[in-house]
Amino acid sequence: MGKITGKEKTNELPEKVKLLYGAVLLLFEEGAEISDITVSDITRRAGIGKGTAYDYFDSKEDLIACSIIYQMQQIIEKVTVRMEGVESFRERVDNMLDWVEGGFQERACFNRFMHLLTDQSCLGQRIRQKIEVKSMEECLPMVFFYRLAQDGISRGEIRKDLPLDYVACALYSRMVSYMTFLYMNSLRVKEAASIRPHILRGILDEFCI
Amino acid sequence: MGKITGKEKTNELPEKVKLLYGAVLLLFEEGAEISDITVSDITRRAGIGKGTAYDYFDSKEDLIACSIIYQMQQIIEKVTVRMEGVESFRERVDNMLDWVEGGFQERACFNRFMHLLTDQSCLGQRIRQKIEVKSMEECLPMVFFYRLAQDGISRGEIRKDLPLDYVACALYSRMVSYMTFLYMNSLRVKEAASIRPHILRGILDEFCI
Amino acid sequence: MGKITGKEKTNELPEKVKLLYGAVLLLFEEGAEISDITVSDITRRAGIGKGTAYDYFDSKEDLIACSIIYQMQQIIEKVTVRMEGVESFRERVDNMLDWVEGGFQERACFNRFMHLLTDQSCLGQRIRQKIEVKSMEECLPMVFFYRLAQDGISRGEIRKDLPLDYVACALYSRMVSYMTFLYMNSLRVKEAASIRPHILRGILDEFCI
Amino acid sequence: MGKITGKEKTNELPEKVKLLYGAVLLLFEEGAEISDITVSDITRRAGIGKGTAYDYFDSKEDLIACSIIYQMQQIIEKVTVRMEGVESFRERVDNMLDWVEGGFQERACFNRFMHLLTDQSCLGQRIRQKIEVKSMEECLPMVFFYRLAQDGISRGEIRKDLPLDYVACALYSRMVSYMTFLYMNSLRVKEAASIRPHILRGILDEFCI
DNA sequence: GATGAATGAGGGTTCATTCAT
DNA sequence: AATGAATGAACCCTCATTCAT
Repeated sequence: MGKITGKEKTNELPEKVKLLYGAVLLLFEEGAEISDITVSDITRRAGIGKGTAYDYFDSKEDLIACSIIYQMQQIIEKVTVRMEGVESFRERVDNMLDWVEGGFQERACFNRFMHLLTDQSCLGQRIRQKIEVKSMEECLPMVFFYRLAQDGISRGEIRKDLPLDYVACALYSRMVSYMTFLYMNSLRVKEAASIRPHILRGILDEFCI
Repeated sequence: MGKITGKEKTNELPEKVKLLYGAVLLLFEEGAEISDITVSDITRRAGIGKGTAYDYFDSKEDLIACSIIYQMQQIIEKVTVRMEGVESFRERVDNMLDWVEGGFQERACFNRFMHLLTDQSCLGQRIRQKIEVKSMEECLPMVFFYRLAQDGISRGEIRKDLPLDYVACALYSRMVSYMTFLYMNSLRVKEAASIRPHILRGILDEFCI
Repeated sequence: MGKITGKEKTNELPEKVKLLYGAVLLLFEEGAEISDITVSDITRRAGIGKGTAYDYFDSKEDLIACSIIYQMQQIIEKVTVRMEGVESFRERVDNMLDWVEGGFQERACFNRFMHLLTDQSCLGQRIRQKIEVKSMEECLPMVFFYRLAQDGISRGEIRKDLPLDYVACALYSRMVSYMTFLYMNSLRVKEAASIRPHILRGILDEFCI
Repeated sequence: MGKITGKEKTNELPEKVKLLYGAVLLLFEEGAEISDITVSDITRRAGIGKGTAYDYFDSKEDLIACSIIYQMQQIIEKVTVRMEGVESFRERVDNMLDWVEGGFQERACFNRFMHLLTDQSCLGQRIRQKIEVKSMEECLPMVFFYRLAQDGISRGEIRKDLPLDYVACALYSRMVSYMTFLYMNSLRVKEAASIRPHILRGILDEFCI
């Protein structure tokens, strides 16, 4: 049987694979650290046999990598849809910050994904490889920010003298840092949420006409 | 013999502990992922017996946590000294970006530290605990950015209507995002370095008078 | 898969567990000391993988504890059946002394069990706990002696003015001391077997009408 | 330097060796299991360096073996002296039972010694060897019971038709079983102390004229 | 296809013993 | 003589992966 590659559409996913993906997500929610998750953990949550996981994936790394990529695609898609109902750049940024504050579960998955993109783990390499090789940029948050920036520019809301790359990166870094502050407060920031207005204002001041 | 707490000054560190710290740093440089590093790896690099590591540390986690905290303290101290020779806020930010571009080894350590501050691993918890309990904020990069912001404000270079917390956080997030782009290029930013002038300009535009 | 508790009947024991129990008994026969037995020793003798032992037991202590309890249950059961074919109290005691002299292997297990009931080891605690908690008195030799005493009293062979507790304890202590003399001769008793008639006579004189 | 053999008289023992012996006894009192005691435990309690223990003993086993033998000699000597002030056999037995009930610390050491005489451990072998080879029967409890029996016979208090060996063994086994019941009550004997009068009566009935 | 019992390599940790000071 | 830092063999236990059913 052909193995899962991570490129499957939701409706192409076998039932068991969906169960596995759900189990991984559940473990993330519960605060499990990726390197501590075992195959038994996953299959037990999924309610299926351990061997079955190996019918669909070559290794634990593959299973988790595909699971994370799938989740990220879902997240990006969801946020994109959400944005489509919003008109102005300003409101979109505001909406994005709402999302960051709201989705604990998605933040947990997002945070792990961000780490994997810059770590040296076997799993991180696998994920970067999959993204690279299989043109699955859809799972990359940057794609979303490029769209956000592009839209803002074409609608005339964003200054045209800034390179698209920089605007996208800057939006992305603002979001990531806000998310990080929300994620943990050991960084000595008294109240993470109190800096939100400044983040919003900073973005508008720098990029908007 | 008392165990190492992580609060020791460099000249108070036993010879073997220095060797262990050096070995951990070496492994980071070589790209080893933290959760994959074994005690045997470390002591082999350090050229000492495996049991010796346990004479100084209670566990592998303790050893790596202390090692990282030590490295971060060294990095912060080094960058702080480096800043002292520089006058204006603008030049300091520039200088900091130089540092980010220059030090591969330090970036490797810094990146791992950043992940640990927001992950769910046993080691991450240990590190946050150590920082919390033993008032070792000196190892936290945020401390550096608070100083940078404070200095800029008291020298009249930074707008006084922005809260200190926000300025420090914003400087920090700019630095981290630049570092992230340098660290890996899977985010689809063609040339990370090309966005540097924009990062600098963005900082100056937002915060300077 | 549920772990073994030690309460299983013989025919409920999985094949691998029987192999493990057999291996422990074999090691006892070979004179291995309990605290020196390793999990590798046991699984090697059992001819199964090391990890398999942990599929059935939570720890080495659990494995050995269950194994010993099982052996003791078997021994008590065997001796009990043996007694059932014997009529008088006198012949039963004689028969018991025969058994003590005969079974080297069972004596080895019995001796270890007796030590565990009064030592301070982790394994000893585990065994006492298991016996206490799970109403598995069946493995306790005292149970056998209570029955022996009770039967003797109800058949009118034993004096009725002695408390049951004392009779059972006294029978037990006679048996243990004979066993101890047989087990080792460092106590400076020239020929352990030569005292057997006196032990039998002492018992009959004290308890029988 | 010549190593300690275990035959030294108290006044011949080097100061450090006395400290080591005291530390081992202390650990017994605290309920430590012999196989769990480490050399570090002992030397830490003794307040001396770890290497020093190896100046006096060849191995950990030697150290503990000598320590136990020494303690047992002290105990036997002490009980013997105690008996000398008592006239009749009956009172001596009573006195012995008092001693059994009273000395928790000595009972702890005695119990361990009894186990070692019949176990298969490296330490047990060492102890039996030392006793065998170096004619140090003085540490054996049986010696005491031989004396007790002998005295009783020569004073005309004990029946002369019983072999000395049996009387000594019987006295010994009565004492050990009482001690065992006191040591732990998991054997399902409601109140160990309640059987004391029966033990005393049993002894007097069987052996006394 | 699906399962989960079985495996065994590999990791963290302990501790008896040594030896330079 | 006395020390205790250093060592590394050996142990318990985990878990990714396989394969017979």
